[in-house]
Amino acid sequence: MANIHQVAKHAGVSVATVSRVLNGQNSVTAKTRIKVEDAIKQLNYEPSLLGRNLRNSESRLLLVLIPNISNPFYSEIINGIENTAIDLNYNILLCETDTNPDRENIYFDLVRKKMADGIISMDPAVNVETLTKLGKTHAIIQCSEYAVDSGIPYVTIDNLEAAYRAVKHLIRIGHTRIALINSDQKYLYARQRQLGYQKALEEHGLHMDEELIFHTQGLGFEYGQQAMKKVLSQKQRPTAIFAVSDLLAIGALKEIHSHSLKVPEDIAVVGFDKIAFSNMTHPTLTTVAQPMYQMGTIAAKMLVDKIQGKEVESLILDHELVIRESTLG
Amino acid sequence: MANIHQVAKHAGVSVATVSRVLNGQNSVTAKTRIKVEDAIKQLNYEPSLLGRNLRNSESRLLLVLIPNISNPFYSEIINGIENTAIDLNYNILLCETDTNPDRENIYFDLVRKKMADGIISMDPAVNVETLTKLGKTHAIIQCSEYAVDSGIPYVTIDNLEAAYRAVKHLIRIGHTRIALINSDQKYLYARQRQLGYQKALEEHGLHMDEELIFHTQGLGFEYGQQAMKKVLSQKQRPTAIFAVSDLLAIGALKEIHSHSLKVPEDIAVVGFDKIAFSNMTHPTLTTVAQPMYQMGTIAAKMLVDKIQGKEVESLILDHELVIRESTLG
DNA sequence: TTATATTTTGTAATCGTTTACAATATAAAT
DNA sequence: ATTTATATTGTAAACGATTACAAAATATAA
Repeated sequence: MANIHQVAKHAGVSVATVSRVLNGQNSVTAKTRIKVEDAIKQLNYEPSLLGRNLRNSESRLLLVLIPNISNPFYSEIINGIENTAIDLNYNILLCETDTNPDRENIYFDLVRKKMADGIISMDPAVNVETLTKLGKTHAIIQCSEYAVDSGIPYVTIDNLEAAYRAVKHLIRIGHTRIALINSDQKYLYARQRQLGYQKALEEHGLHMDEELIFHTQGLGFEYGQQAMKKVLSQKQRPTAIFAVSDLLAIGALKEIHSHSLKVPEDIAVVGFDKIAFSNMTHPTLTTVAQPMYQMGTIAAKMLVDKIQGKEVESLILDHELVIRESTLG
Repeated sequence: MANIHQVAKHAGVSVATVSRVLNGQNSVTAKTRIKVEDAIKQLNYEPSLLGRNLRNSESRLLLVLIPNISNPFYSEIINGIENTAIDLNYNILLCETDTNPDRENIYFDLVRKKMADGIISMDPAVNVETLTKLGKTHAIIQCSEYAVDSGIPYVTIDNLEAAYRAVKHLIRIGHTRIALINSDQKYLYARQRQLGYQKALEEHGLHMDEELIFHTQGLGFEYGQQAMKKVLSQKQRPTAIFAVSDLLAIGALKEIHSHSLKVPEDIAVVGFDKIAFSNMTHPTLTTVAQPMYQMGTIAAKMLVDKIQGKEVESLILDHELVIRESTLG
């Protein structure tokens, strides 16, 4: 493989001139530019990003931290991140933590060691202390889940309000006994959504029954099934379910079906996220739409701004309740 | 940020010695090692991968090329790739082509320009000519979809046999009028699966009705719905569907439901891939399980071998027909 | 103790760029 | 034609590591 020196020699110019041609600087005569371009073509030269990046002290890589790539919620955000990154001439390093602190540390090292210029963290289980410390010296953005006091800018939605509206919808169509399938309260979003649930109940003078609140170990389908099993074993069955993720809701749906109950006739179900699957189930799922793609584009934009030393402001995006078959009638 | 020279000065040794400590070489006295380690700690030094990678002429990055991250089929493969990559001290650059040739070229440039050490291509729409040419000078592995004559090693399953078994299963449980929902024949896997479909029919003396073969523009849910709409508009309705992806099958399922038909009583459905979601539908989906995670680990292993100059052999992995509710009874 | 073998350390080149700054070539002004 | 201003090119020093090879320090043998 040819390097810039060989190109320079072949074209009869200096490396500086080759570099200028490479970077499209205009202080090069048409004649020499052509000489250089010819040499590049003849030698099949490709400039090495390793050399360039070292010299420029940048990697042009954005580290994207997610708990699990199989969760479709993240897929759509990543979509947005990647498209924006490409436009800004960056690429993304995808990093799955699997909620494993060792993994997390490997990835943080990438930015400490200059192999990534910044981080978009979407892992709710991230070690906030480490993240906060790293945020003092490196560009970091939190996306979706965040830690308020970390001083790290974030982009997210108003989880409390979103949950509030979802539950209010259930109340409006006549439900009074509404179960909550929530994940672990150690996550901020879980606490916020639970507060929204409570606010809606209180506002309508409904008693909040602790027996109707279920906590899962995760956001996946199987946890939804498990939780729903418990729900259905209650003496006085609720008539509606609010689950904090679509996958939980879909698991609940499945469990309800297997008890030969009907949705929404016997039990209404509301999910959260509006992942693509939420429209593929039978019945289709009422859910809170998060602007995932947009969240991704904004997070990427914020991160690049941060990398370039600009000030960036945290942002709370709009959500929307999408009413579909699972709460109809 | 400190660099190796400052550490050396602070520790009163040469940069070579610092480097030796960094790389765990044993030719360093315990006393000096401690001096160096202290200096590293005091200066908060982190070795720059930019410098190291340039010197070593490697990036330790694997480029993973997929059409679309939102397809869960790829998520599980990526899982396998990433876990293996980490173990081998590599990281993955995730690249979505969106079946856009410009995108593809941006990504290929990353490897041409040394920012990635190799490629795992999973994009069926990849430009085979470009890939073949690039494969002559760079480490590339094809995963799942492949081009036989590219000379590029691949890991995949026997698509013909898998489709053959799926259709044979439908025949065994009594179906004679079986529709095929296939994607575009320009893809090798689509041709192979269609051959398997034909083989099963022929073997059982069933007439292959061209009217029962439907081609879609993609593998997603909505294409399954569309195709199923056409299927159901036929005068003589088929009693079973074989779709070449789970998402297509799930789209078909949805459309069947919306016509108030029952699966499997009125129409049986078989999908392909065994994505996680295939178990969440109602009814659960009979499907061909591809060993996606394993395919990922193997592809990653092959790629790293290739990067290290070893010979690698293409591999065809086992598949398995998973019979579930959508073909029961 | 001295000569020799072995281990530990240091010097300096190298990986492949970019870019101040200096030097040269060209254009404009007198 | 000479001076001055401007545009183009070249030289060499970074960026931050690794590693032959040389040199120095230590261990072993006589």
